[in-house]
Amino acid sequence: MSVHHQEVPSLLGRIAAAMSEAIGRVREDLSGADPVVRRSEHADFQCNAALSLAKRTGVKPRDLAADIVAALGAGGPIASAVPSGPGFLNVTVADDAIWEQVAARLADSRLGVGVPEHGRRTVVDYSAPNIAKEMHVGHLRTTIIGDSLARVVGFLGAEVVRQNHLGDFGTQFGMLIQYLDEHPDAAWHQDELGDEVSAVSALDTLYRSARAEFDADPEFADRARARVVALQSGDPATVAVWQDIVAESERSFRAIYDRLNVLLTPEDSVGESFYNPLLGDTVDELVDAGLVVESDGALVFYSDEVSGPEGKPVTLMVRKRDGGYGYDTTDLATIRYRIRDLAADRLVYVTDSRQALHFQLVFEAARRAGWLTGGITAEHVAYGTILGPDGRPFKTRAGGTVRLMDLLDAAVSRARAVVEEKNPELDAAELDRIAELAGIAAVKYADLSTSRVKDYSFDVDRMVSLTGNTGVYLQYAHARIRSILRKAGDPDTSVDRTVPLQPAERALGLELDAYGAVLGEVATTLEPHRLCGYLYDLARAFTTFYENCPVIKADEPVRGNRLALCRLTARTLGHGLDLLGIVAPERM
RNA sequence: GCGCUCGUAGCUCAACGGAUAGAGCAUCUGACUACGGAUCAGAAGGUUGCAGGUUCGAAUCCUGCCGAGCGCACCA
Repeated sequence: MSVHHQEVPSLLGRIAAAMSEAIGRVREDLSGADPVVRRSEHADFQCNAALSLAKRTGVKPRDLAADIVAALGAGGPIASAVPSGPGFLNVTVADDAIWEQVAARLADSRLGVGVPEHGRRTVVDYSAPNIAKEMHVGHLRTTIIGDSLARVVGFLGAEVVRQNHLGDFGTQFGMLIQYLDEHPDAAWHQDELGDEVSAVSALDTLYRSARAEFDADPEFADRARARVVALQSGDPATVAVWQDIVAESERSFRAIYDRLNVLLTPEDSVGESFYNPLLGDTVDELVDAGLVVESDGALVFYSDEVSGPEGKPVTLMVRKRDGGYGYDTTDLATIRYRIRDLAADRLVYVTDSRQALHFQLVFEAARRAGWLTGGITAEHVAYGTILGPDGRPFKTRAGGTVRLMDLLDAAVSRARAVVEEKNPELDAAELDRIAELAGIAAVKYADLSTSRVKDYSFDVDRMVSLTGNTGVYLQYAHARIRSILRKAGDPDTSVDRTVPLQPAERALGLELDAYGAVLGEVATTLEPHRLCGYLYDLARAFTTFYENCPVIKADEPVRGNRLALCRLTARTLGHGLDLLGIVAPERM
């Protein structure tokens, strides 16, 4: 693969620039106005500027549109711009301009996509499982969405700092450590457990036993409390066990992350315990700034912006009456750390929508404390709940929490049945490999492809479907194109720009040209479903092209040009899926 | 009580304030000895929850209702 990179400005962008220039020539005071250029059903693109600007100019939209056309400079990608309807400008692009884009993107290692996020240090907080507990369905969305966003903004040039805010601190660990100390024969290290049971699963079970003993045996409860003190005061033996628990838990998480193809590594883990030594300073600073008051023996921050029941302001609990700190304080220390020490320009928190109010308050406090200032932005990337078939939050039949591993197993198992039915020839190893990739893709894509703020139903049968807007369909589309290219001998394609475009080729070429813009939208809105929608549209545009335009059977130079479209489509699909964290195999 | 989010085809979901609100699934009617049929073409399906307002133009913005979900200090 070439390392050559040259950004390729999109046709839409170039047309918008040309329109802007023309508008400025028509009326100098309008220069800088949004030219409102969009893709169009009636032409390649349309410019709606005449309609939106007519009021300001006092000129009829159709006349203004005509003036803009007259002022358009020569050259550039615009072949024609004709007024239509109440004042739209239908823009058609020259065939050779589209081939030019295809060739340029194909020649570029980044598909011609620029780096609009360049240098923007972006902290992405996602996943955040709890130490010594199994990951469950509640961790799926944050992990998948956060990872995709980290990939997209990173590709667009941002300096991404991934942060896995592990739940690794709290009184429950004292109880667990004491229990382990008194039951040295209990197996919980992965090496002792084999492949069937994970360390977190064993620890989860042991924690439950500890809890039961804590409730039943007052003497054990006392020893457990003493162990909490030992942990917090840094008793070496206790801390060593805690670190061991953390390390084993991270191994278990890693098994999930590997399976999900998630980028998180132990280096990204900055858990609650990390902030513990910073809490005092954080609180002092808030006190000095006069942002907290005493209430019922506790220190609280009152919101200026939000009121709760009976008109009282909503609060953050900065320090509890007993002198301890809760998650409000940790999150305050966290945002302060990320701004001051990590020098973040952009803070992204991927958690479910129920925490919206919490983050609104944390951001407000950070602003009033003078941390969150100037160009630094903080965004809560909220997402809805995963629902079961009954429309209620997804639970097991018994009403328990659904383990993430079980959920993935179920999806892979369904994918395996579907693949096997369609392709009985596959040997077992190949079937396993494909089923794993397809099942994981199905789960991830189902999660990423709908607007994240809405709840969605976990429906395995639909998500592994081979038709429709699914991950498996896109994987298949990619594999099929790769197959065509292999069959053609994977030639080094060269594009002949003088070949006239068929309608399906034109539609595909225009779609391919829009990739970078879509990624930009995802980075701005933090909505991965836009990328999914784009990839699906691209796959459909390809299918139409493939139905109507023979590739291998065509004569040169048409054949070479069509192979170029195939190659660029395969690369764009593969690249887009990769930004979703989905693997696109060569064959399926 | 206050606040946040959502309400679009039978179902699952799209749609930077732009022309006739689009896909898929399901349903119905057709096509082919197949460059990977895991296909394609077509039909049918809508008062975008309701009512006002802003705008040349509203699913989108504003207001008020209706409905659903969620949240509102010492758990995270």
